[in-house]
Amino acid sequence: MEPSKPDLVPNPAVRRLSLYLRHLEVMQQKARTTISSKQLGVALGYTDAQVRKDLAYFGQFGHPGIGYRVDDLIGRIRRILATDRTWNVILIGGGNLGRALLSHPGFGPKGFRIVAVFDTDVSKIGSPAHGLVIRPMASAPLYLRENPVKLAILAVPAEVAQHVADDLVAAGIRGILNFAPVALSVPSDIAVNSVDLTVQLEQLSFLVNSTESTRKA
Amino acid sequence: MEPSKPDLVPNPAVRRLSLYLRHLEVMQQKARTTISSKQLGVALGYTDAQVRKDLAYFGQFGHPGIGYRVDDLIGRIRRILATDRTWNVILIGGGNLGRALLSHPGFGPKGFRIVAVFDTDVSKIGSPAHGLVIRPMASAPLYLRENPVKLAILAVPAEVAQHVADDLVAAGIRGILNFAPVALSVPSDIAVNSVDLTVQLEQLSFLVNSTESTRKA
DNA sequence: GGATGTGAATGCATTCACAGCA
DNA sequence: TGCTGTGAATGCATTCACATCC
Repeated sequence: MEPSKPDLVPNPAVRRLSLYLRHLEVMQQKARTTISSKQLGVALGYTDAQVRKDLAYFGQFGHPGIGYRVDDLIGRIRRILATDRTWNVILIGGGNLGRALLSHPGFGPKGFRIVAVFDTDVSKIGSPAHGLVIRPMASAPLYLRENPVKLAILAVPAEVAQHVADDLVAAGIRGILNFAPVALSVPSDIAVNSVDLTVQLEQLSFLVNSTESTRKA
Repeated sequence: MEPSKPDLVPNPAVRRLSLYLRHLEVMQQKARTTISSKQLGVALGYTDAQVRKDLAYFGQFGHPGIGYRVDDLIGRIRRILATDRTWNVILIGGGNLGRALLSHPGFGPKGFRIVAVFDTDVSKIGSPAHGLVIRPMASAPLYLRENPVKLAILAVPAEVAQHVADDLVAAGIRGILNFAPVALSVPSDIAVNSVDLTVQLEQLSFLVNSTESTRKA
């Protein structure tokens, strides 16, 4: 049995784990060997208690009086996030965004490898894209039967996103990173993470507008 | 004085407002005239009480027995999010991601217009990019003095992101959408929204891995 | 009947504060 | 002394439940 699968982990804690890992990797690059919860917190804008509690959900990784050993903590968090292995990922959508994601340099070092690209738009089929060739969406189920992949990135227009998601789930995909501006409906055991770029900008416009108004007061 | 600037709005509520708006715009397209908090909630995966409370933070927009008038609510939320006007945006970074964002069709209809592109990489300067020409980052302060713009999208490597952010803030930028995998440090009256693509995938790998393990049990 | 708006109650997440260890 | 790990306390966000209105 795997060690330490805690009963109840706050969802935000998992998100922060990724950020801790990101900063730890920078510290490792700089040959730092240990780091305290205080230092990690300051670097990312959290309290030291927050950092300790987040980590404590998964085990006892620290050393009183010393802090956390950087190498060790990196390994621990990677195991928790399950990125201590390589995840093959398929990309749906060979448009501008899709191709930008294909050539995104950050995925590889973090353990994610895009192994195939599909598109519903027949005019794109066969085009080369960063070392891969865009395949017809209809061929995805067969591909997934021969090459089991659990993660998919969805970079297609909103109108077809739900339909594509249904097909992916039926073909065995278990997690979807969705860039289409629509709320996908999927079975509860399928993970979905949505990134809507305009929503991000709207949040900023709200915040900037608020501070502007407050300023005059 | 502007009406209804509530004292305390939960941050998550503002995020959901964007999602409500997105769905309302689809409903408007379908010529729906009214919608209830229940229907809106079901479409997005929230409870009806959640929807009503979120909206009630900003005023009384609904009609008992009827629901919310779609056109009206769209206008209200746009005013709240301050997207009832056009926001000019500058883009920093003419790489793959930057150029994909430039050609992103969703921004315009939502009121965001990218008006200039800058890059620190001299080899990119002068290249055409979706109707614009990439300018040297050093020219950004002058540009911003002549064309006041409040929002910036940051699509540069992590190593230069903080430096660029500092320059942008000094030049008057008030909100930053950051795609670099690093926590930006900015004055408290500057809004920052960070999107780290690998963090998104890590969340999925965690979730998928969890459900896989649980399944066998 | 059908829906909103909202105080009260609940449930989560964060922070405090301190015992315990190096 | 310096720092972790953790129960207890606080603070926020969500949900309940109901008075109110069309």
